[in-house]
Amino acid sequence: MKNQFFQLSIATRDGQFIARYSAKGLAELRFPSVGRASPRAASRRRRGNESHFLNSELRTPNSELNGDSSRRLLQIPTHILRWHRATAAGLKSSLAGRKPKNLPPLDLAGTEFQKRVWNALRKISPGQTKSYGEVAQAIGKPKAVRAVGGACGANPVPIFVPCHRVLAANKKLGGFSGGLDWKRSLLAREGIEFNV
DNA sequence: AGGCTCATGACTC
DNA sequence: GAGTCATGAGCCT
Repeated sequence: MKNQFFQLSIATRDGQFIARYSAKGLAELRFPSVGRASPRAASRRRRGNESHFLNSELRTPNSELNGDSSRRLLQIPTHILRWHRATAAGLKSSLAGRKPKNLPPLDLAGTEFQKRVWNALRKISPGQTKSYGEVAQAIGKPKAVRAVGGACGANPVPIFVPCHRVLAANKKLGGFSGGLDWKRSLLAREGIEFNV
């Protein structure tokens, strides 16, 4: 039984996030679905692999780990639960504009290029920003500015891999896979100024 | 300030 | 291969 994933939800003041775990770590973090997810992202997910998803039934509105095990459909390995606690705590720190500590391992699936970009993003600390061009420089491909934007958009674990801290050269917003409202909000929580 | 154009790397179909 | 970008710089008006 390989390629098994566990999905668990995290209730926050900003809505219910969904965390997806592979055997290696946190593989995906999804923003609260305000409605339909973008069709593009959805099809990318579908194409991804044939793994089957094991959804745990989590219903308790205000706890990130459901205590009500009677509704649980499957056994969640303890290491996943441990990661999930770290994710939930880290997420809440991040949403408050603080640096998370003790994040779970991240299992970022992507091309070599994308992983280099995501790695560079993780070095941008809260309150700091870089431009797409500066990220391109940081990974040694100064001309790959647009490709950096593409890699940001493909980031499976937003917030922990802080693509919201990447602004356009003029300090304007650029884009954001989770919607520009989220980007604005996340930047504001870290006290980051940007141009309209 | 806004608009247009082009170079550009990576990715998708 | 053409088309698509979460860019950037340059050059207009």
